[in-house]
Amino acid sequence: MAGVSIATVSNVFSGRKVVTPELSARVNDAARALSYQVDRAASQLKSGRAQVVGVLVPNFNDTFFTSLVSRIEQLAAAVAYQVIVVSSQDDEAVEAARLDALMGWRPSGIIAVPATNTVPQLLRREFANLPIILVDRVGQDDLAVDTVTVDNHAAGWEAAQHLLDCGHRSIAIASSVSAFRPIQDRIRGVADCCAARGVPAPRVIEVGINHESGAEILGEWLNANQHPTAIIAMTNVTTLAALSALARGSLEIPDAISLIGFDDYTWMTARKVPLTAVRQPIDQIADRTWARLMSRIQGSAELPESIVLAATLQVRSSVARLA
Amino acid sequence: MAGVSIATVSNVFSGRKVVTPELSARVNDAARALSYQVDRAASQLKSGRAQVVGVLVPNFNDTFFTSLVSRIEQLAAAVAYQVIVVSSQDDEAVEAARLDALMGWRPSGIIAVPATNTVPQLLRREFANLPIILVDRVGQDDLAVDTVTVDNHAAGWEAAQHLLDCGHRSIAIASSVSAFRPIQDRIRGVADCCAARGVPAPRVIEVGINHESGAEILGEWLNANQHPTAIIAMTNVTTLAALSALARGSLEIPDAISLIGFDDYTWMTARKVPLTAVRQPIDQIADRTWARLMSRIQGSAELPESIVLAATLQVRSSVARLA
DNA sequence: CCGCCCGAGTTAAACGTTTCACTGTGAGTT
DNA sequence: AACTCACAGTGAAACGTTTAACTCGGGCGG
Repeated sequence: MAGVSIATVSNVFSGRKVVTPELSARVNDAARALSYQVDRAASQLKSGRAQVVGVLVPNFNDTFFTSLVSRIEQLAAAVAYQVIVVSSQDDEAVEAARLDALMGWRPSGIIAVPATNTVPQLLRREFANLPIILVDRVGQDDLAVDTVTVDNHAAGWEAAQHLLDCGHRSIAIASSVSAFRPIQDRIRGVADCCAARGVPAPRVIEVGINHESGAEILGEWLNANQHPTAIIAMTNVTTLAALSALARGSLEIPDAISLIGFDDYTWMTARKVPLTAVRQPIDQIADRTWARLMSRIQGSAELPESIVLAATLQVRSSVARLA
Repeated sequence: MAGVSIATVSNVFSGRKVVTPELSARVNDAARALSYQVDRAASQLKSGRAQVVGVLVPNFNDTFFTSLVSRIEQLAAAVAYQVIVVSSQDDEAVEAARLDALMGWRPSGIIAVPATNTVPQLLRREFANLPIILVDRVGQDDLAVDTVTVDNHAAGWEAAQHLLDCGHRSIAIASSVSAFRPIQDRIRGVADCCAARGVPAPRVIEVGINHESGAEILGEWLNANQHPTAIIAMTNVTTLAALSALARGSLEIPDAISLIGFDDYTWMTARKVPLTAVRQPIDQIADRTWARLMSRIQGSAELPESIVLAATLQVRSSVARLA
């Protein structure tokens, strides 16, 4: 219809070779008239390049992950990449299956938040062939690949420090699953800070990854034990669980118990007592991850890097200043 | 390596023709040894079938949408479909661009939550060719396409009814953007219920789409006007805005003012006074949407259907019972 | 004026599947 | 015994791009 060869059409849309404005316009007009669109399947099959990155997250319930995905999707769209998001539902078997399906796309790269500390076998096998960036839940031994994490130890330390500065000496930690590396690090951060200041070690209560059951577990624990003067929650779901448990036990924040939340969302400020919380720099995590992935895709052969970003404490009103 | 033809390999993996267990096993063994995987691009190119459905949502910040996506992704994976999620970032231009990119995948179907009342042109053009289900933000009801929505009028009515039953006669509505069809319907529902019971019409305050500025607008309105005894929020952001405004004005819920929120998020129960709220049946929305899409993909030629699901009022403690 | 080069466009061969039409083989039927 | 049929497997032609190798002219230096 435009009176040109197939190759010219390809050149117009891919921009690989210069086409005179005249022809280019004719091709575009024809394309519009026929609502023609480059077929990704054919394009990908022939070129081997996919313009696709796979993103694996443990679930869509934690706002941390959805925010991450949201940002990555934006960054990708800006450079005409498509994102394929899969969720492992916090299950290693599902993770393997989804990852397998993901590989069928022949993605240019993968951004993965593993469901557990152990990197999926499927992914480990691809380390050499495929740009892969591990985010957040990264175990100790993953030095063969780029990682982006938050300095969880410092985050825990900072939260504890604030509490100690406010005179608290009896601290409890509401942990989700202490086996996860980031959680471990946060707990160690709190513990190390307490130790450095000669304060008794914090008690750790594991409440799981579900808000409802977490609230119950924590509530029971509060009933059965002497109350600490402050609680540090290790994730945003545990923050919610702590909030629920305290509300049900009619324990005022911060008068009865102080609370430091993890992650920083709008609902935390929409309360009579806005929450003091540890904010993870989600956008920055996404940005650094994306930048690293792109440079790998473009062939960078640098040694694997462990990017560690700083979390910051947002001081608001949920921590009491003790005499 | 398995000593069979390419066609047989295809048959083994697609299951379109029977292959003797003997050969099938040999093919599978070889595949494992070579870590062979069917190339989606080639498969799709040749067959024209994509085993992909596109999902368009306005954003990833609203749990309503992420929950929807999460559920759809699960349903899809169960039948070996892949989901490609794109976000319009509540912007019509972005929406058009993302939709365009989506079409390049030649998806088998599309599930879309439009960013505005107007169905994207790109989508409208495909109504005849491609199974499309519109969800939630659906404008006019004369569309030639399947829709899945919540009965927003009834949802508004039910919220109002609960307030009236509790003795409230002075109701304000915190609306986001009254131009959106679902918001309109909710407001009408409240107004119609009030009218039916001979109660003064509710006042509507538009607080916009942003939590912070919404809280300010609502706070100023509360300062300048005689307080209603109850507020119904029309979206989750307005719920948050109302919560912030009331907290800043030191207006206790429900003693000073009662509040009904919209959408049912976990944080709504994690408070001293858990929020009474209108819950949309997200899983059911996803299930019905998926079922409808699958039947369309399988060639159902029924007339377009408007599936309307019921929202339910979750009565908790944020509405005062007046004398 | 000749030869060369360069840029713009075209030709045609892949890419890795799916699928239609085909071959052979063995069982069932007359 | 001859025929038919079902069944399992194979051969080979697409699918719609990308891309290397090519053609064709016009401009330029010698």
